[in-house]
Amino acid sequence: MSKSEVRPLRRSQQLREQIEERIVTGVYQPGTRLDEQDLAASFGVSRTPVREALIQLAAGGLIDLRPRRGAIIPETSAERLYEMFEVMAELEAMCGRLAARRIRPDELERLQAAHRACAAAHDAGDPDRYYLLNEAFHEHVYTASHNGFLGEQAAALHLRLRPYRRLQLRVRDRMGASFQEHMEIIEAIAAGDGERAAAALRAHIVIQGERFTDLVATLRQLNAQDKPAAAALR
Amino acid sequence: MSKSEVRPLRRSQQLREQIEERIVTGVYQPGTRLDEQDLAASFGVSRTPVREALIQLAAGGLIDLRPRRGAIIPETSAERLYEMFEVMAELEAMCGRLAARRIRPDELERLQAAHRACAAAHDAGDPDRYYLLNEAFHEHVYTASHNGFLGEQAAALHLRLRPYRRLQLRVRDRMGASFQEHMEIIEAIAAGDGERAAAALRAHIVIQGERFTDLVATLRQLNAQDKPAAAALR
DNA sequence: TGATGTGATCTTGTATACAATCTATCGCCG
DNA sequence: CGGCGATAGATTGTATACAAGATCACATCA
Repeated sequence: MSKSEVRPLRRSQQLREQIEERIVTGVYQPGTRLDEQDLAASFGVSRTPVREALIQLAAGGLIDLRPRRGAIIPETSAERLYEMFEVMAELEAMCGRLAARRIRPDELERLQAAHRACAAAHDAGDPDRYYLLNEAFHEHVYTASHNGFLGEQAAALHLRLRPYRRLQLRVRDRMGASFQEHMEIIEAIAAGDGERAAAALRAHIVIQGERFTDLVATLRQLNAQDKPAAAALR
Repeated sequence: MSKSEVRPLRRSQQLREQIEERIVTGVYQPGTRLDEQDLAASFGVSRTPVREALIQLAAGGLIDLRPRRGAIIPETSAERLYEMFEVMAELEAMCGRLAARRIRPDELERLQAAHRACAAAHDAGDPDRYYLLNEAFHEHVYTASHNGFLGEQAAALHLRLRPYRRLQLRVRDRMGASFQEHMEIIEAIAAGDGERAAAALRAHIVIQGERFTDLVATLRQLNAQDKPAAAALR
């Protein structure tokens, strides 16, 4: 929203980010058809940059762009969701394995600082704040892997799973459990134990039977009460 | 090139594929600036679909699209290349691990058929044909993982690494070694041994010290004799 | 002689106009 | 009364026009 455009970022880039945000936060629901003209009008630009933004989103898999049929937000099936989490778990595990071997002292320091920040949010019982700081924690692990490409891929998928990840905090005492798991992850990385770090991060991603079922159940609950899902996600 | 357009594929989609092909096969060299007007003229369309194609390529990381500076093909550093292969190895390993547990009899049959086809090309000493069939072999492994999302990610990265993978066959008796490795992969998958399949696939990707150094060396050799690289890659 | 500033030209980014195709409504026929 | 087809409206895809910024060359000055 800040109009301080010191660096003239490409218009379609900004648009992509804004539309992305609305999809990821659930303002635009799955199944919604995004009308180019409406978007153009609502953002005060012509259709051209809107189209370019949509193409970028389609390339990232966030929307489904079928020829002559327009852009629709795909309804992510439970199966598809499971697949994505399965990959996410492995990418995180890989980051952890590499980080345990490659992390620098200053990076470890920053990771621990991020963990302490999470601790504060946890103690304060503030899930929203915890959610935010959790993102930072994971970002630090990605960086510590010292594989830039891997970090980008992990961050991209992380973003795409954001709505579901957030949802997950609604499950009873997920925050506490998550915090415990972070502890284990840090310890493994600090100890330079790659396999243990990988295992800890893999376990940290919600794909194991119960947790994933919880997630899907919560999702169905939200969908059942048709529209409020957007508000609930925000 | 076939004009049998029964299904009206989007124009920018076709363009993306064609430009992608030229990048991946080395017709357009790293460092090249892709001029929108030139591309439009050479494909006989206006700048609009060309731009849309470029945006897609940029989203996939195949080109670098900087605001007001145009599209340039990034010079992939050895470090970056190593990072990408490191991720590729892990994705392949994951496919193998899952495939060992989930492959169906008919899929295993097809995988073995693909392997036999590779054998024929190997015996005939035809690296070009082997290269092509090798792609099919890996595609079968992706499918057998029964994780559609993973399969897509793996295929996308596979495509992006295509030029280098191809280059690698120039190394002495790489084809023979590759073939041996396929054998081991198939055996592990058929035996349902996920960890062994994962290890075999991880080892199959050229990132280990010597092989990777060979690759980079070959690359430098080609770059040294400036332009012929394109021809050599094709 | 080299560096810096200014202007011309070229390229990208955005808007608008037009063409092609898809959807939906209405009417017709069984 | 229901199903099918044609036409009108709307929406996407492509082309073109115009605006804004970047590059490069040239000239001027130290």
